[in-house]
Amino acid sequence: MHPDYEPITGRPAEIALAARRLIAERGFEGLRTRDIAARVGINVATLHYHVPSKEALIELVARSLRDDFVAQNVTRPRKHLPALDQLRLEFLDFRETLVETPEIFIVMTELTERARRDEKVKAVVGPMLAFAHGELARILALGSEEGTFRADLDPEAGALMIFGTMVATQRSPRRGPELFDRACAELLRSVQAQPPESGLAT
Amino acid sequence: MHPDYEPITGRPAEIALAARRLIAERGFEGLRTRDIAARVGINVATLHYHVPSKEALIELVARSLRDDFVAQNVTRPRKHLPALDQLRLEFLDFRETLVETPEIFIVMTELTERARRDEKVKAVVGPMLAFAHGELARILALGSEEGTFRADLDPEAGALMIFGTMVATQRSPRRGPELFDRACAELLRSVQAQPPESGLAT
DNA sequence: CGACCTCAATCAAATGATTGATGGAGCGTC
DNA sequence: GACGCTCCATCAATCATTTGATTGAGGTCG
Repeated sequence: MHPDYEPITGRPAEIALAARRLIAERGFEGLRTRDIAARVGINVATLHYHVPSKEALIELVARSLRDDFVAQNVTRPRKHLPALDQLRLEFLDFRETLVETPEIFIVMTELTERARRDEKVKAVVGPMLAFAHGELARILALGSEEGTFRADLDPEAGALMIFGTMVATQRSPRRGPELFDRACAELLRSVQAQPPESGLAT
Repeated sequence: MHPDYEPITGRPAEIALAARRLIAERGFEGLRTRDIAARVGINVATLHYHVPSKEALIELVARSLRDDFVAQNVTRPRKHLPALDQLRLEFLDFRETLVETPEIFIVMTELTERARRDEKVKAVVGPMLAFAHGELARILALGSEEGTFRADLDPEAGALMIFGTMVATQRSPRRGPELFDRACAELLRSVQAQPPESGLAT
């Protein structure tokens, strides 16, 4: 039914990895089949043996990225945790990927742009984004129920806000873990319900 | 000193406009000098007469975008308004550009990506982003001072949050004015200080 | 042998850029 | 006004490379 649901292995996986790095370095604009083959250490013809066309190659990259995405989202027995903790864990996940494999975000951004004009890519990228977005919305809705987060929080809009902020920290000229942490802290303050009366200031 | 500070006019302006539309449609990846020339209605050689190389062309596009950006940011006698009103006006500006010339955002995104690898583009795009970011931070800081916005608001992080959210509404699969408005409403709730005690709920 | 994988060589199309020539507007001189 | 001159803008034709893809000939391992 969905043959593309099996994880990518072997040569195709090597090709996808090399392609991802090249995309991160030069964007789709500068992506050349020859360069990919060279980086894998194989002949161009061999590359075409495994991946019929450049279009298919880009789809392969998208699926390879999805593999990573799925891998990170399987082992997470956290739905029973309080919303605040779940949100913090989301931030941690993001932060980890951010410092360990920043290439993933660059490629993801490029793919998201490309999805605008490429249906095949959209079919792979769209559900990923929708899932991430949905998870955030779910956490926010849960937090509102708990009373931890604001009661007037719009889960959908809030999810968009969180996601957008995470991406923006990436794109910012002064990006880096420090800025990311400040943004996360600000997000937490933004969604949390204020403590009834802590101490009266001013 | 800075010859590129004069606004673009004449043929170069026509070329930049055509290029922008093509970039919005196909991205840098699919940008061809021939196509641009054809859309302007001139010969490829004529295009190269006005713009020496493709690299210079992309820089031209960046400067053309900056012209628009500057044009929108000159006539704004609003620094005396309350922070909340200023922020609302920022949202309105964004919304207007969003519905009237959505192409601008697509091209801006592409350029921001490209700025990562192209110093010339970065030199044009960087200051624009910094300015927009700075304006938002200024408004947030003002609002905190006024007491309209939260006292614990981090202006830098908040600006990033607002900017990121605006961009995210663009990229979202269900993008559109309706989602944008919801996001803006959520942002306002996020930064505003809560009214001391409205009426006790629950 | 046959399935799977690899490569050197080559192709055809696409693509950024150049060349050499043409027409016209402005301008001073006769 | 006519002539010659220069600059600007334009174009048809062409070039040199790049680039995605193919071909046909192995090679390895069970």
